[in-house]
Amino acid sequence: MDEDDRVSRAFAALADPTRRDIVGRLAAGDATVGALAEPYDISIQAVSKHIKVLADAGLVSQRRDAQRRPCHLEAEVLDLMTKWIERYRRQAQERYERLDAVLAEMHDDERPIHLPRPHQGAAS
Amino acid sequence: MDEDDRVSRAFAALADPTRRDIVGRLAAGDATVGALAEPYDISIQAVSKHIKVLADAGLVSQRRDAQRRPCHLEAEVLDLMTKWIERYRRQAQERYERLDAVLAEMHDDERPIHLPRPHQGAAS
DNA sequence: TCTGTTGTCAACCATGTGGTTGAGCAGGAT
DNA sequence: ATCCTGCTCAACCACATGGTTGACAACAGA
Repeated sequence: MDEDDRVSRAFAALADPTRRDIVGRLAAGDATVGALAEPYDISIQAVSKHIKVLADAGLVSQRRDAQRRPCHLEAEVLDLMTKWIERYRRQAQERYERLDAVLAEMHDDERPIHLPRPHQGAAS
Repeated sequence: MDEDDRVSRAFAALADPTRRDIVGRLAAGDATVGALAEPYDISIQAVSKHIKVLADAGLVSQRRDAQRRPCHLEAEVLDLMTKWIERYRRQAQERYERLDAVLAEMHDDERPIHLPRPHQGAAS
């Protein structure tokens, strides 16, 4: 499974509120499928499927303890996600600050807002 | 739209590789729908729909410039996402470190790995 | 006014997703 | 051996999603 796919699965996994809630509870400590299912009024099979999605995304691992399958939160993928997000957030932020500087520098020039913005050859 | 829903939409939006790529390119600067669509070999309508998803998630805004609809990356929601992730990642991390400390403290005691782990009353 | 450019809307299709119920497996407990 | 518990698998259903094509709205320029 390549990196991009892992990121996709991770974001898709956390797009569901029930799964986010499960992750939140697992952050406080490992728990069995049954214990995790208890607060929701959906079937235990549905919760099992949610956990499978989280596991396939690498966000959760399950060990074996007799009939029980305790779930454990794996934080690594969370790191992957923040790294992805922060990379672009920071880039946008920096660009914004640079723009601010440009605007400040030409504060007495009456150019309209349309800055050059050179983009790869298409359009216009 | 409530907060949880916004987070859901944001994660769902970034679960698609094409949309992540679009966000990545927008981080470098605003761009029109046509310019954004150019590298992909899907229809421009498909790209337009992707942008709509990003806009509904609050990740992108569009202004109007004649026929063109230049897209702009809105970084706030990215912040929301990292906050959500980091909260639980940190919590899991701390728990892990605490567990390490406990294990270190009882290094000459031969207790099995099954720590008490008090969880809300269900199961076992 | 007519034409070309840019983008959205609508309808449709295939596939994926979250839920259900029912069956069944693995492994204590009696 | 038998039963109960904890969980997963399989089949099914309704609906969402990503893609298509075709029509058309908005606007610049001839």
